[in-house]
Amino acid sequence: MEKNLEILRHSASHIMASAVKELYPDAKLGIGPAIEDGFYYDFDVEKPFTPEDLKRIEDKMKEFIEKDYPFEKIMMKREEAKKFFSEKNEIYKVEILNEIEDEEVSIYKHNGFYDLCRGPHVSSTGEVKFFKLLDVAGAYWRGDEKNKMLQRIYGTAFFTKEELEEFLKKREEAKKRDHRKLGRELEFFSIHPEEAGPGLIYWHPKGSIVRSIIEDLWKKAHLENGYQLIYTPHIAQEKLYEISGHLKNYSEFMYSRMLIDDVPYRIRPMNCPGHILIYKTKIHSYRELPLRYAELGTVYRYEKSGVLHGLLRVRGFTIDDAHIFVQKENVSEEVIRVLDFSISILKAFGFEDFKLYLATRPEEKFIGEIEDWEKAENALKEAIERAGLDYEIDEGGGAFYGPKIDVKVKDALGRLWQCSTIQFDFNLPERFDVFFINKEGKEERPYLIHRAIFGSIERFFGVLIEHYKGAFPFWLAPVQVRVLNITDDVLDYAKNVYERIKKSGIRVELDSRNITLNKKIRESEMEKIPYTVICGKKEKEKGNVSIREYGRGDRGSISFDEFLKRILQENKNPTLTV
RNA sequence: GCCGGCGUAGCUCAAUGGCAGAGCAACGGAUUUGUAAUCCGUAGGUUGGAGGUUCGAGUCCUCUCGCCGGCUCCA
Repeated sequence: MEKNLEILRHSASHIMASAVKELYPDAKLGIGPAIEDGFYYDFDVEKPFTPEDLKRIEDKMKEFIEKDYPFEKIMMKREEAKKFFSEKNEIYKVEILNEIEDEEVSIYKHNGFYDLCRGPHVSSTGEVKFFKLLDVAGAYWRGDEKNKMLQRIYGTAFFTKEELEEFLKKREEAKKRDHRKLGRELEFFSIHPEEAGPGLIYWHPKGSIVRSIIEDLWKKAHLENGYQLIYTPHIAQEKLYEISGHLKNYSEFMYSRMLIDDVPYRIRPMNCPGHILIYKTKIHSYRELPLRYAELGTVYRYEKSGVLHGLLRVRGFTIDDAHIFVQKENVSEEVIRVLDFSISILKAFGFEDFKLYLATRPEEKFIGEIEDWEKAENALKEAIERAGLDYEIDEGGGAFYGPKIDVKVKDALGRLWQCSTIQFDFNLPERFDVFFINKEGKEERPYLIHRAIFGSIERFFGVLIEHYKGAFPFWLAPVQVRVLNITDDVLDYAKNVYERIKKSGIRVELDSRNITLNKKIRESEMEKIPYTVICGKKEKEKGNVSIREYGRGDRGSISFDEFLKRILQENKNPTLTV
């Protein structure tokens, strides 16, 4: 974010806090920073704020802005500041002060409102002209669920009215793209929380056809890139997860045991142990490495009810998984290869921008030696750097068995979505005693790379829906062409056109209902079908079809053969760069 | 899981504590139409679920399930 905008928003958060203190004097202050889309301030209040309160606070803010109070910076000795905020009963400010090491701290003041703050601020409240309070939400003090929950008010501020309006418009736009709404309207999928359980996806025919196109492309790309496809079962005896360490380190996400012939089984939360079992069925030579097993593996994980979200966060999902057994000295090279492969596939689906994150060892809940972790983290880092990609460090964000690289894609609205993940693992090979025979004829331990490109098919589909607003490119669209007849007189011709398109392998539908042309067009357009083909008397006479392209309206009349040639050309899958 | 908001027909939404309604969709009929909604009719509901208050509950209270916005977490 631009520095000045950050200052403006931070100032807005102070004005909001002062308004809250005026209206609710007992509210204790938490923190109130500027964030990417605006700002927030946390308050400890007896009663949570209501939307009506928000309006009152906003009005009070406007009043303060009108009065144009100057912001003043006051320097205070830390101990003095502690005393100052203790007397005001601002316990959270005191807590922050206890952790500040500087001898002197700055405090910003306007209209009798004092806040511990590094600053800087705009010179007076009157500079914050275009703002809006957006939402109230609970938020744990310091983001820790063990702490008290405070009430957070979100808002945003801009320098101009136009920018504010554009921001609000973009929010509306995002709502229209919501994959949950589009998923229902376009009959892609449904969720049946009451009857079947929350977080479980039912793929309807329209969604399923898109999924199968995605999966077909994925399979073909993997076979061409040195992977072997496998299938493994969805349940396994508990002892498999004892060996893998999931039971110890991942049980909070695993569903409870079921007994089969008195033997405890679990439904799988990950696919890795199964892949390792296949690897271990024979002795492998270093010549076979890197050995790459890929599976569209469906897993089930317990996710807390409050985090479930459409297709993006679910309880049962299919990972486009692969496990690569690789010699230590080839790890970096293999990671680069995987990164290139991932990005090439994501690009095929129309994503251009990516952001990489290197996630390091978690504070608690990790297995293996710290030294190995550091080595692995360096190997991943080297791979990213050698591939020439920008990245950020996600401190403590690794899986329990190793560090990872996450790839997020940027969608049409500039939002980031987590897709690919490349995870480094030196623990499972140890636990399962995985080895290969090296050049010297000795047993050697390989490293294991877990990786997914889409992440989960469900999530990726959700991201695709939002990216394309449900209007998929021709090759991905569930229905690619809809043929409309204008009257029953030309139904035979329309049927003929439909049959010939269908025979060529294009996904086509015929709308022969006896309703107005306008109505048929409207429906075809609302279903976001790429081509609507209209057959009337004029077309029949010439062997033509009239074409409507989704979102572009009437594109005129061309011969059927020409149209067929065109859509067959357009139907080819995008080519991969790897 | 936590905080707040919300659950009425397939969808979008009405209904002061007093007869559960509309539009779209569905179904039936008329209409044979040239680039985004033809007209008429029919049917559709234990108001998420269970208790309670009341002469009377969609509306008020309690519990519960679920959804939405956040927090925490995450493929």
